[in-house]
Amino acid sequence: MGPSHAQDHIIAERHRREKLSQGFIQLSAVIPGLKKMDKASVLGNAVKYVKELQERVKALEYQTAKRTIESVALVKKSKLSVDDGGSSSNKNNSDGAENSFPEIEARLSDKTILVRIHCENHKGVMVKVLSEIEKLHVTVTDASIMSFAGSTINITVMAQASSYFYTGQL
Amino acid sequence: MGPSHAQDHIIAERHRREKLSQGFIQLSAVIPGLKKMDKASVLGNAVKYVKELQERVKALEYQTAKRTIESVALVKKSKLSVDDGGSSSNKNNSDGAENSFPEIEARLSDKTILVRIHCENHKGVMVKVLSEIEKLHVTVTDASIMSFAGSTINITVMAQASSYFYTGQL
DNA sequence: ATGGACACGTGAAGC
DNA sequence: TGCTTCACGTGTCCA
Repeated sequence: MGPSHAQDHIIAERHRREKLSQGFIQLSAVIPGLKKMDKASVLGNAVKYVKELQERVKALEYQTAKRTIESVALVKKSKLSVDDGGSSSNKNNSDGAENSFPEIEARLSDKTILVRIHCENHKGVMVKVLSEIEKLHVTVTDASIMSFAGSTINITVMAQASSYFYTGQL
Repeated sequence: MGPSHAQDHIIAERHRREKLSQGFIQLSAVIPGLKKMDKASVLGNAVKYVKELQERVKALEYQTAKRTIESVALVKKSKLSVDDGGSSSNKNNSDGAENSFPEIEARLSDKTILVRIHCENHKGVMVKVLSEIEKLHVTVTDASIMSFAGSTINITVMAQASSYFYTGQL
């Protein structure tokens, strides 16, 4: 048994070490904010960073999915709006903001509905709004109303949707 | 020099090896679809997987940002109210890894300010918002915060402006 | 036998 | 000064 084999073993092990040393370098290169260049620290921070990325991806995917539904809700908003367009007539209204109300915005995520209404402060608007919302067979979980500039109010309503909201069937 | 130091050295090195061996195990645990459990393969696949996640996050962030802009555009398009002085405040964060824009809407009537913010639900956002508003030397008269879809919150703040808000002079 | 992968003990270098 | 981290050579196991 010549010593050639032993030397080959040494060289092979040297190659292996060099290879995974470069692996550590490449790994530490893709991890941002790396203070310690320790091998153990690199591995630990790599695990932490991968978990963060996975969580972030999951959150972003969830968000994008919900955003799509929200967009649909936003489009549906024009159907709920009393008036749209009409930019030809009221251009020179210095008194302002009389005919543009009510301004309604709806967001939908899963079964949670967020409705924001900015309109004139008339008597019974809150009751009217809540009764309209009740017709949708949703459960109002939170609602706030703020008087703004005396003549207008800002209503924010949070509600939980039932299956009727989607199917229209009781 | 007793042999205790030499033995301690051996033990220490043993601990170190065990530590980073567990590091390899933990790392390989968070990497899906791992065929080879080689140390070198773990490192290589970790690098590849991290790059994939980073690319995916970047794409998703771009998508969400685009969706957000589209949503805001939709809202602005359907909005007929008097819009004056759209202010967008973007603070410079040291981390620089911030994403997805908050949706900020401000209304001003005489000395009454109505601010509505729809953003991600991070810890301390309410405090941040209120501190930022306080810097404007306004008096917050009413504020409501609603958690929506778990990941986002809807903040509505009503405040009274002081002369500093207009003149910048105390 | 042959090559690849691993853990071990050991000497050296950096705070 | 010790404590830590690293690379090295070596023995061993497995396909």
